Amino acid sequence: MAIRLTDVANEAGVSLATASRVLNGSARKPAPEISDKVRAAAEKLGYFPNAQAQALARASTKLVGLVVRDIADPYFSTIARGVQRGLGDSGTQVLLASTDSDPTREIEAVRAFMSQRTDAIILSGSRGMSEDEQLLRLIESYQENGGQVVVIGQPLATTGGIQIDNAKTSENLAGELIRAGHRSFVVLSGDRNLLTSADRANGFLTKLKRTGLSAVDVIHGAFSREGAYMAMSDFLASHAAEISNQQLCVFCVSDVMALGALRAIRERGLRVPEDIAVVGFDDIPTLEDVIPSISTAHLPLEEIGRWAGEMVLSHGDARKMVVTGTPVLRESTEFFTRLP
Amino acid sequence: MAIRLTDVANEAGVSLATASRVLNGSARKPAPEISDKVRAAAEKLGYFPNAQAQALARASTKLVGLVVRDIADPYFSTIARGVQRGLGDSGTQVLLASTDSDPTREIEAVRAFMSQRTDAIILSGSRGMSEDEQLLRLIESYQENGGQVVVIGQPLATTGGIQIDNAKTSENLAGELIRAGHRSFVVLSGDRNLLTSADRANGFLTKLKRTGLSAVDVIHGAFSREGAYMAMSDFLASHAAEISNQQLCVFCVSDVMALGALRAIRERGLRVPEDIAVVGFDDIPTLEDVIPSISTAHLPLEEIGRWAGEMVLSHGDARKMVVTGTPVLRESTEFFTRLP
DNA sequence: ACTATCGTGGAAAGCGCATTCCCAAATCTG
DNA sequence: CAGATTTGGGAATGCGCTTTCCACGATAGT
Repeated sequence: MAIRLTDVANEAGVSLATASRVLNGSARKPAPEISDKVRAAAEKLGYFPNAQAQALARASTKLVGLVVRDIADPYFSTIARGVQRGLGDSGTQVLLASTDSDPTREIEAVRAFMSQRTDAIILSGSRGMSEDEQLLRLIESYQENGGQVVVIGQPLATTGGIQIDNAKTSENLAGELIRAGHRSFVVLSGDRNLLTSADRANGFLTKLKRTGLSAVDVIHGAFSREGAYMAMSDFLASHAAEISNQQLCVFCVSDVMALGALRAIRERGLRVPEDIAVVGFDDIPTLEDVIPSISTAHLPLEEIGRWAGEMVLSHGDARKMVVTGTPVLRESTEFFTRLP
Repeated sequence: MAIRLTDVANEAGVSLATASRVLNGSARKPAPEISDKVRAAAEKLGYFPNAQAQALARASTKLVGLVVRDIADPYFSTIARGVQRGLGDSGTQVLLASTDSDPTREIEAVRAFMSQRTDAIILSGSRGMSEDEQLLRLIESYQENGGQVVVIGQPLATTGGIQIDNAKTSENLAGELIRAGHRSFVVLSGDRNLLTSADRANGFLTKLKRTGLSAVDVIHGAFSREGAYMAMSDFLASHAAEISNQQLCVFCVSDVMALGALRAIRERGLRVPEDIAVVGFDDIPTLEDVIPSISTAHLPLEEIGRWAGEMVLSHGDARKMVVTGTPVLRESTEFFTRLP
């Protein structure tokens, strides 16, 4: 059906081997005269190398798998863009998989990527991991077969990646908030078994404790806008007293959750930050358009993705790097003293 | 290196053919007893079919290419999520390419997908197209070789896809705004050669003309948040008079642009909608978190993506469908009469 | 009872390409 | 100028798998 290299070789009157050498970066360069003939034939026939066949003959696919929790989430889509940028014009293609936070689907995605023999897998939206024996084994066997694994978040023992120091970042963030005057905190955390979520919440609490404070409450919701909205609504409904007494500061373990919480707060007729302050985590681009501007811990999301992409290209040195977020206090946490 | 089907066959004491028949959906089902033996061997060895080899031997890759302008743009990332949902658990993998609005990169992406022998290509962020001879030819040759093309936006003559009736949607939107009381409009359009942008702007203007109105001004900026921000800033600086005389209504050809415009307006110290009203187009999820709520034309973005995915699966009937957006007036276009 | 049919597993032929190996011609060396 | 060496094209092999095509034994038909 499609034009094969053989066809091109015939058309050019050379052998298959020569055609291959001309059209694909081989070490051996045929004579210019012959090369031109081959290239002309390829052009004329509209030849496209069959990537599958090439992958089979060589032993590399120029494919990298990217698994995220939800590609429509700005956090992940920004990282995804970074990955693409990092891969640049290396000719490497990105295979995308969304897991919807479902561990099963995550495993399926990795299996699929292993089947595709991707040169690397970038794991971005992973959960606890350390617990997930099955995934761990899968990854090990992938690595044994020469696959590279880059984890964004909490790199595994055996993998390289970009570690985000969630705990420390949260501590710093808490520190800044305290310095700004806040004393009454509520932590809005995500799923308990999501390591990212837990680390952020714990880091925050650690700092509070170390300063002699403690959280008014720690509440849990799904690690999503909706989850936060519901959790926050519940909280507001049952804690009217605390809220009218003091300016509470709600730390949400992600910006997306902060936005959900914000909505709940507004629906309740409360003002941010006058009645209740809100902080997020990640600094997703979406925040640019939200009023009041949301305080958060800035993570260089796109860069992180780019680094991951570059790591994949520099095949081999599976370095680890650590990123610590930067607290950014904006309008949503302006401190107001309550009159007694 | 990796376990091959041959290894599994040996381990199970059967032939390669039998192993293949057991492990991959063949028409012929070997005896249960033998099947179990093979499956056990595969499990024991940790066998993964080599997708490249399979693709070569069969003539299908179970791969679909998705090309978008920018995966970090909520418009595209929402569609991308839809596509994944539409593909469901069909085992089809998505190959992602971002073009950054560069026609060259778009062509490269399509070439890459052709090389990968993707079963289908979903073109989402395309531009004029009709003009781009090169892309057009590429696509035709892809189709001749059995590739399926689904275009989101403005389907080509030869392709199926989901057409978004931008013009009509804009007309309806303009109608609603007029009904709400607005009379002074400014159209903030994107790149002139972007069909989507032009259609939306023209549809809007058509409706105005048909109602006996005309736009105060039509301005152009890059089809992005930044582009709109700059264009709007310029406009505000040079049209102070018009603005203080009446409540202008700025129609932006996309929500993303509307957000950029909104920022420019706010930086100028103007209020929305009291001083100036703003309308977008698309109804991206981001709008949920913006205050004031932004009026727009709602497009079922995720559904559109899902339909595209489903079209790919139902290989063959390259249907076309037409989607017309629904005007949604929210706070950003509340009408205020100016005292004389 | 003997042939026609079916069901099953195995051998072998590709799928499209990269690459090793071989050989002829060209270039170099002294 | 003869022999040693390099250069460059072509034939052939194999990557891992699917899929005819065969051969063989079992079953059915008359």
